[in-house]
Amino acid sequence: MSASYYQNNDHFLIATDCIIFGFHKKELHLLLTRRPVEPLKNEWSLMGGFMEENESLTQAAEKILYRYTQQKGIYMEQVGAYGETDRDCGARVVSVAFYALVKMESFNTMLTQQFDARWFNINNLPELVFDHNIMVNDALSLLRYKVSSEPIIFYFFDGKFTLSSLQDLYETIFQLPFDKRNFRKKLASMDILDKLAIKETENSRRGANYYAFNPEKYKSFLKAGKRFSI
Amino acid sequence: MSASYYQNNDHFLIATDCIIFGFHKKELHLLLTRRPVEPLKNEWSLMGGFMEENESLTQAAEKILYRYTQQKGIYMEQVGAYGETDRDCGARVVSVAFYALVKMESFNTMLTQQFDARWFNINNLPELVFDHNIMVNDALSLLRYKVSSEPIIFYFFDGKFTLSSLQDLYETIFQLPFDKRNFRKKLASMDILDKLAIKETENSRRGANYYAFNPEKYKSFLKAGKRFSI
DNA sequence: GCAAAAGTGTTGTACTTACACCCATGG
DNA sequence: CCATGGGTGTAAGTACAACACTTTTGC
Repeated sequence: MSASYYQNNDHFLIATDCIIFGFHKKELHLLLTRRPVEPLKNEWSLMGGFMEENESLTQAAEKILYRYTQQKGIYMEQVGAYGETDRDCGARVVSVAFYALVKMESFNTMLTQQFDARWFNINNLPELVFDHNIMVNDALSLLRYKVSSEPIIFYFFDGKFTLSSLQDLYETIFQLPFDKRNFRKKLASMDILDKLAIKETENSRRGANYYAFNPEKYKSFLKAGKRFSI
Repeated sequence: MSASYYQNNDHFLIATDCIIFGFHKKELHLLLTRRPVEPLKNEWSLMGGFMEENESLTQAAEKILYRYTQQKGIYMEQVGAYGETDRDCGARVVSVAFYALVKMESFNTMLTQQFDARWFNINNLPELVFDHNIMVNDALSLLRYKVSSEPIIFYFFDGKFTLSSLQDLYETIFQLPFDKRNFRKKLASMDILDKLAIKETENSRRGANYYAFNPEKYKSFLKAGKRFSI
């Protein structure tokens, strides 16, 4: 009885596709790969793969992320499920999209070669297979909402950042200029960053102070009833 | 080659579960049903069902909605995909949750009997099967975001509403009191409602004016670069 | 005439925006 | 000494929050 209630129904392939964001040279980038199989072989595509019986959706996405980045503990969030009957012209596949924020500076360039992958400027994306362009747009909308209401922006950096680079990152995500003084005022008012004793000297003669996100300060900030907001 | 790329992978049951919200007597309600099959037979559950080969995720959800409400054109939005391996103790099932806003006043009460369904006050929900309580919480978070940034609140009403009932609805969704004058001022400032020539006289001797959402006015409002916000 | 919900403006406060100059340093 | 990006404060305007009384009418 119970078994037939379940098993008399159709079964489907389930894929996870990852929208991998990185920040480099004042621009937001997306990691894409050439699709290795027919149909649409060699077309640009998100990093994806099929879910297996013994793993959760999240684990399936983490598997993909690890395969293409060799990094663990990457920040990741579900975008949504895509289930049009004809979305994948090779078979009936339901795909669940996730976006991920990776530290592009510490990225292994060997991997991009190995997988025929490439970083694209978000403003200059090629046409992608299936509904992947839609997934990217949805991911970007969600990212915009999240980076302005939660302190996830710091996942783009490897522990330290300058205020100018942080501002550049927000500007490229929103495609809008921010006022430098107002931006710094807002960050200072939240008091969730540590000013480090070191400076970044690559981009200016004077040198820019490095900062780091302080999770303890952020906890106190939340306890005081405040909300992150940029 | 291509066929085996797809078909050598695991296949899964996919369900859609619907979080059906309604508004009645100043309270937000949720339509629940007693699960008709083992395991957990007779426990309270969201309205759900399996996706079939020839339908999209959205269509599968619309099918469920229609089955339990007999209404078409219901406002619906995806909440997300739930894919823990043990989330359904009867089988491996990935479920995609959708929330829906229905006009509870025009609801066919025969249907609730037929499906062993019942409306529950959102503040007094029973324990639900599987991860359905989590889905409800996620749906509520999303609903709160959406009703404050898009004019979807009006889907709770059958074309007309009083400003007091609209305020009551926002208050029950956010579980917060709103200031009556500020609330009305905000709505008036957007100029997206029509004041109807009729009054609601059930809840007061004086009678409260009915209003209706005007999509044309809303279009102009958007064109002027403004954004809905409550 | 009174109870019960509908309807209506003003003022202070907090937040957001706009804006321009000096600083430190490497070359 | 100069070119380059780093760093800083104030004033005006806007949006939000707080608040109390009059109106209508069925009973």
